[in-house]
Amino acid sequence: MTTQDDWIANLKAASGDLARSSTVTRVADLLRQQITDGHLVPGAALPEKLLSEAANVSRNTMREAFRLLAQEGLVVHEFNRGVFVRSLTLADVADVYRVRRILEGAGVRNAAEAGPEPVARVGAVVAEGERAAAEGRWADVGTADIRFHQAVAALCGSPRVDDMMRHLLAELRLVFHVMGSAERFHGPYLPRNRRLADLLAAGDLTTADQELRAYLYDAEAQLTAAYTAVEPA
Amino acid sequence: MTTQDDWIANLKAASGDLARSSTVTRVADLLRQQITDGHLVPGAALPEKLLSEAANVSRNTMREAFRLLAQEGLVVHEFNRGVFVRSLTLADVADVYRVRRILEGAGVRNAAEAGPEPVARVGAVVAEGERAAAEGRWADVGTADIRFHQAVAALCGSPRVDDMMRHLLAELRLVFHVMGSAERFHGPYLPRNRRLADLLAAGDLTTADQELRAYLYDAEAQLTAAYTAVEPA
DNA sequence: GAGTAGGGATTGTTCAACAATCGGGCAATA
DNA sequence: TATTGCCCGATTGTTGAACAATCCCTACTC
Repeated sequence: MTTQDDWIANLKAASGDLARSSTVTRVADLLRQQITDGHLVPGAALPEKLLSEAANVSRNTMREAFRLLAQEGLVVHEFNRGVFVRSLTLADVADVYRVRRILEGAGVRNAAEAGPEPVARVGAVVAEGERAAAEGRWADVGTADIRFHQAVAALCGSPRVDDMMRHLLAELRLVFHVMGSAERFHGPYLPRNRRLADLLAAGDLTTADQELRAYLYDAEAQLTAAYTAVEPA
Repeated sequence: MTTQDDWIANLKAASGDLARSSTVTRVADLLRQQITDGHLVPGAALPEKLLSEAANVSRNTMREAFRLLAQEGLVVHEFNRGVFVRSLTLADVADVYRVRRILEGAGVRNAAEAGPEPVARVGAVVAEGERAAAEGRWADVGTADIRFHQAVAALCGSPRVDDMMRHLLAELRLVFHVMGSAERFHGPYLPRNRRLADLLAAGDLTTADQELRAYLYDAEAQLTAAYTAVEPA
């Protein structure tokens, strides 16, 4: 019975991907890729006619895709003016880190109630980052760093918090690409990730909470400094 | 020069309201009103043809309005099946309160850094609720209760947190209307709002934090009990 | 009663058209 | 020169119709 249920569960999980067709979704995926990869710089205009013809879809379909991306905060829609790649102000960066301190802090303080598996996941992600660093795969170090913070927030055990973190980190990626070589930015934080994971595994949540706070304040300061150098406004 | 800059600043603030037209926005406002007022029960289907003809707009326009409402979590869009008024599960209710504890708790703990004005706003909203209760305006008591919690979360000083709270409370409104007489639900919490506001004004944030936690757990329990009685699934 | 083939209704997507608006250039004026 | 007013091309906002794809219900078969 368990094996049979597993078949069903697997099918159910796969069916989500199958039914997920929808041209709008696919177009949105394409644009999202272009944006998060940094091929579309913040502030760039996205003319509907040009893009719809390039993607071989109708203008209306492209418009619906725009709505999806606007929902995710990757683009902004200005009435009668068009759609533009989102450009974060310094106030935005400060606010993102403010919310990150709240959500990741809540995750750390909830680590005991969250149980052992989510805590283990945090450690696993750090190990993955260390492995990538040892092998010089700097891009993977960056994604591991992002996944680390997602794993910390996931300690809240809340789907909505997971959603919010995904959005916040997507917004930050907009900033990362403005300053060159995003990889070098994540590297120095690996030891601190390790220390946090160890503190969590040991159950010393008070120290972990303080550590994380300082961590995020430092990261914000560094990012802000690098960002002001490029984006004066 | 300062006065001249003030003129400009005022114009700039007002200009946002002027350009805010857009048929899509207006249609979305209409539907949002119908949903939050409870005229559209959760789970109800929203056929595009019917609604677009009723609102005298094109089907495409109605679709874009749907995307906006889906972004706010008021409706869900199922591929090839249509749009339905969002129906919250018990797990959703639990998660909403989980996040509320995180955000409102962060607000309370941040009250000192937030400064006096946001704290004063919390007290003002409570006073407004008490006035409404004294005059028997129960509907206003409900809205004052909601605004109270928004004011508490606003102590974070974060636009993004404000956004999240607005979304969470909008989701909760979907639940309120399922159980009859939402007014009676908010009334008993007025004294606790008052106590919390006083604790905040006095600067006793530790007690306020504990109080708020217990508060939200109680509210969740009561709402969950009332909700299971109506919505077994 | 369970499974299965219609068939009507709804959604997904496209296309073409027109009104409304924006942005830039150009000329007129002081 | 700087400002104002105006025009024009380009882009967006919105509409209506059309067709394919899909879902859901019903009637039919065994």
